[in-house]
Amino acid sequence: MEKGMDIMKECSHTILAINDVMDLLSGKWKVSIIACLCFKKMRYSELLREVKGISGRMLSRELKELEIHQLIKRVVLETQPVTVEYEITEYGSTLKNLTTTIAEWGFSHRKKIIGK
Amino acid sequence: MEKGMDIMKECSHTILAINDVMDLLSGKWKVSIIACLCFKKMRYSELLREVKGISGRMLSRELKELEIHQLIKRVVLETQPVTVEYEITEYGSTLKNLTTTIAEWGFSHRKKIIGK
DNA sequence: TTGAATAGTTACTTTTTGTAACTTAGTGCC
DNA sequence: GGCACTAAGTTACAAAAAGTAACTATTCAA
Repeated sequence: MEKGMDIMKECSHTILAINDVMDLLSGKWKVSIIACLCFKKMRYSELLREVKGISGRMLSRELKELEIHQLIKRVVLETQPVTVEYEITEYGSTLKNLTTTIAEWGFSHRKKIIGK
Repeated sequence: MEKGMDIMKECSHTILAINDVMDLLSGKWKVSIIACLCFKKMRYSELLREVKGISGRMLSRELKELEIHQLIKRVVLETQPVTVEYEITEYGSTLKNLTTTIAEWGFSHRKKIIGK
């Protein structure tokens, strides 16, 4: 066996795993939405305000995809008028560590760029 | 001050930080490329093989963008014929923890989906 | 001299995002 | 009753990003 064999095998596996995640969280909004819902359940309009820059069109698409993948849950409340709450599922909340890690790098990057 | 104030402030900041990262790592290939180069420096053709599914066009674009953001370095070796090596920069290597976290979630997700 | 590898680029197509206006229903205001 | 506003989306159209596949220039090896 060659020297570089193990590391390249590990690398290939890592890339596969990352690709799986990137497919699930494709697009630049999903991670933000999940991070939001890890804080607390939110309504459509709250998410629209909270996830700065997202449009209604993209928000509703992303929410649908995340729901299909069972990372979030859509709950219709029979209030007058009806309101809709989105909340993270148990499985979705296993992504909390991931979103936190991304956010942390973002914080220190911001400090580095903007100069504290 | 209201109860939800702190959490929503924290949430907003988190979303901002995540958006910064997503802008830098936009597209579904950049994280994989960085993860690869965190293992070892690689040549264009190696990356093409390693990052499964990527096309030459996308690879060269992504590499350019990552270089502009100083996350990777392009090194031309004066071999015959010339070869080009891409390597992670010191700053880029601060993303290692992030790529590892993503890959780890991917591994356990794969286990869950494919059933071990 | 034919073929393969290296490091890309180019032209063209498809998919994804973004923009902005529109929808349907309920509420408060005057 | 009429008007404006919120909620939770949807629709049509335009712009940007990504994918596909073929092509380039150079070099080495059979």
